[in-house]
Amino acid sequence: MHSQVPSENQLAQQFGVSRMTARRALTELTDERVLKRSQGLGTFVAESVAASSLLEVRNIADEISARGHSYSNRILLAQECMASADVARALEVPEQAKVFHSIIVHCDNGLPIQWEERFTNPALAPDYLEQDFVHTTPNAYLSKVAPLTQADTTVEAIAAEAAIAHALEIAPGDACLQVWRRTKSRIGTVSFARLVHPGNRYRLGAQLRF
Amino acid sequence: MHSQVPSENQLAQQFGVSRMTARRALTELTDERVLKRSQGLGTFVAESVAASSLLEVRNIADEISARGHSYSNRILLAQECMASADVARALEVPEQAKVFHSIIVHCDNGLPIQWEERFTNPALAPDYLEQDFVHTTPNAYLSKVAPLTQADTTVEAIAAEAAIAHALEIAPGDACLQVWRRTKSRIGTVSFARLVHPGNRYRLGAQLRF
DNA sequence: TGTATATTGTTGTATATACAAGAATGGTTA
DNA sequence: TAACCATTCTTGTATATACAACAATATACA
Repeated sequence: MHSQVPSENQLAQQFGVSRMTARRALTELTDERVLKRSQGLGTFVAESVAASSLLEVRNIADEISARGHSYSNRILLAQECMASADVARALEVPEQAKVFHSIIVHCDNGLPIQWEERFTNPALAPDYLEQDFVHTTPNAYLSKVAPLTQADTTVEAIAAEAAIAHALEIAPGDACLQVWRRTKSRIGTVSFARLVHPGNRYRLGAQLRF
Repeated sequence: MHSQVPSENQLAQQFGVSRMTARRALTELTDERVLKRSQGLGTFVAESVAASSLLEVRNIADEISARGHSYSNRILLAQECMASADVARALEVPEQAKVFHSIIVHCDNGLPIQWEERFTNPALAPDYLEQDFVHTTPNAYLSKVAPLTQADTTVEAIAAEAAIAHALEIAPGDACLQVWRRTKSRIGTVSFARLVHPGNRYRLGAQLRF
C-alpha cells in the first residue's frame, strides 16, 4: 500500500515552517527507513520490512521458560545514579544527568546465565525503579513503555572480573560473552544494557537469509 | 587519540563551498560513526574499534582495508581430509567423505585478528585448494563460486586453546570470541567455518531496525 | 490518432544568512 | 588568589533562495 505523504511545500505551509526544515524531517525519517522518496514522484511510507527478527531482542525469562526451564533472578542493585561519560553518550543525555541503574542476575534452573547491568533514561521510562523486577524483567517493562524502533548491539569476549564471576558462579578470568545493547524508541534512546553470559553456558545464534 | 578535524568554516573556505554543505558532510560522517562532534569543542575522528557486522558475511580483508589498515595472512593448512561426524553433519555430506580443510590466520596491521578454520564441500567448490589465499580470501572465492542464500551463525565465548593462542599471539586461556558459521547456496551447504577472534581485539556489531 | 513539446509539481543540491547554545580563554575586579 | 564577565570560536538550528533533475500530465501539431 504505497500511501503518499504530503510534499515538502505542503508540509512547510501546513506547519508554518520553511521547506528546508520540513525537508530535513522527511530526510531523517527516510534514513530511518520509515519513508521512501523518489525524485519527481513524491514521498511514501515505506513497506515495513517483514521484521525477520534475525537477532531479536527477546525477554530472557520467556526464552528460559520456552526451553521448559524454571526462571529466577537476583536483584543486585536498583537505584538512581549519575551518568558517566560513556553512559551519557550512549543514552544521549548530558553527562552527570540522573539515570536509572540496575543490575539483575538471571538464572536458568537456578544456574546464573546472564548478568544484566542496565542504564535507563528516566525521561522515557520514569517508573523504571518502581517495577517489580522479580516478576517483570526490565526488558518487558521497557517494551511496554516505549516500543522499540532500533537496537544497536555489540558482542565481544571478555574475561570475567571479580564481581561478575562471583555473581555468575564462575572463576575470575573465565571467558564470558559480553553484549552491549542500546535500544531506541521513536522519541529517543531508552536504555543501555551490558549483558554478560558465562561462555560455557550460553550461545548467540543468528540465521540470515539473502 | 582524539585528533581534531578542521571546523566547518575552515573546511568551507578550504574547499570553496558554503559552510552548510561542509556541515552536511560532517553530519553524514557523524551518522556513520566516523566522526564525533560536540558543540563548542569541535569535531574529532571517532575511535574505530575493530568491529564487523553479525548480520552480514563480509570479507575480512575488505573490512580491514576499509579501516585503512594493512591486511596480511598466514596460511597454516590447506589440504583434503576426511569429514568428522560434526563436520559431516554441518556440511550435509556422508561421514568420512572427502572435504577441504584450511586454516588461515588473518592479520590487521600485522596483528592476528582471526583464526579461520574452514571445511568446504568439494562438490560445490572443487577448485578451493587451488586458490591463492594470499591474495584471495576463502570468503571471496566462495562468494564468487556459489552465491550465498543463507548463513547460520553461532557466537560464543571460549578460552583460547594452545594452538590458537600461539597463532593469535595471546596467552592460552585468554577469552576469545568464537563464531561458527555455516553458509549455504541454492544448491547445498557450501562451507562450515570456525572463526576465533582475540576478545580484546575484536567486536561484532549488529544494528536492527523494527 | 500518434508524437513531440511545454508545463507543472516533485525531490535533490548548493548557497547565504541569522541567531542560539556550548566551551574555552583572557582579562578585570573584589 | 578566586570569582566573575566579556570575548571568541565552535557546533546546532531555522530560514530563504536559486536552480538542477526527474516524472507525470496537458497541450499543440502533423
